[in-house]
Amino acid sequence: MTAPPDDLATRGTVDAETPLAHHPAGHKDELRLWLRLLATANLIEGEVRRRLRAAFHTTLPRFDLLAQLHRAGGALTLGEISRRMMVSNGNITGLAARLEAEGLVERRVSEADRRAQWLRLTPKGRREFSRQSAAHEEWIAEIFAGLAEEERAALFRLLARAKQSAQAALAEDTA
Amino acid sequence: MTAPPDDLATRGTVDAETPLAHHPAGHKDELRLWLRLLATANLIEGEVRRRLRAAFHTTLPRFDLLAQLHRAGGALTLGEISRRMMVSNGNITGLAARLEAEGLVERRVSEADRRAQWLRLTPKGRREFSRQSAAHEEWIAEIFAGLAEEERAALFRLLARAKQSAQAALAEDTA
DNA sequence: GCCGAACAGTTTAGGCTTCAACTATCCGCG
DNA sequence: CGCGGATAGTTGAAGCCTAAACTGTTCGGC
Repeated sequence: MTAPPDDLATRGTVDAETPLAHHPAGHKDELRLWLRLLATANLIEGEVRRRLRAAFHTTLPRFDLLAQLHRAGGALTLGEISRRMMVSNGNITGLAARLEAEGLVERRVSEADRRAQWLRLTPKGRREFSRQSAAHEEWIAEIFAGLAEEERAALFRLLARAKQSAQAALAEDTA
Repeated sequence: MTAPPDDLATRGTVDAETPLAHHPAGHKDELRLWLRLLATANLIEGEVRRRLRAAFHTTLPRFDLLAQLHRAGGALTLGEISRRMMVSNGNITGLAARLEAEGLVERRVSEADRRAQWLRLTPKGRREFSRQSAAHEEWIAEIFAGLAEEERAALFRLLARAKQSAQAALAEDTA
């Protein structure tokens, strides 16, 4: 357990010489907020992954992809799916391949644009997703059952604000 | 395996004054809340990953492990790190190996318990983490800059409630 | 003293994810 | 027409992550 406390580089990194900033040492709150947001999301996500695996031998990305097709109500191109899931292109290639191998989705090359491929649920895929989706909704409800409705509403609203704030920072970064 | 479908409405959350916009077992609100929580966390996490890579050629898990060692102020065993980071054991094996190969951490077999290994920052590791940590804190502050202080406080509190609720659901699941 | 349970860490197999380089196709414009 | 830039998707390398099986060590009880 014992180790010499270092104190070489650890102190004096930030708060030593900030020239008249508004909050000289004031970014710790944001950090704690972020760590808690991350921990909460990871906790829930991990549990959902475990249950998807235990109950249906599937994974969250697979479930997500089926959900996108279900929500779209028809076929989507791989590119459109990757945009909606906010993941890379190459990611969808492998994911779609696995789902196709399981017989849950079908692929067809677009006739209008021979670069593109349409993906859609098979009947089996629809059945599977239907079962998974119902269970998933129950799990989520269970996980958030400890919050009162007004707490959930407030959290929902604040998350929108946080997302908005983050997107602003992202845009600024790219600019 | 699935819980009885009731019991949520009986907690006095929904039935008080639902403006009949939903089905009897309408868990859609919780689902939307979860999707937004996940999207927000993923958005920010992705941006942090990109910046860590661009600015320091490193990754979030590496940074996290260094942060754990820094926060502990000394050496930690691999098992203790895996508990604090809430990831699996085998995960830390590889992560620690990569950080050791980069000269950022040092390993030593415990003398008291020859199964265990102590991990601690090297001087180089301390220097690196110090630089990364300062930038990281700035990024997070920037990302949450769009929220007023009272919004951040409210969000912080509600996330604690959500985490608590999720943990209760988890515990019930294992029981 | 010994045995079995618990524990620390490693390994393996499989999956997810990104980035970057690549192929094939499309489309606008000269 | 034909060329060059954009676009759709694939591939490969690298890393992250888990669950499960495994090795070696410790420790409590008999």
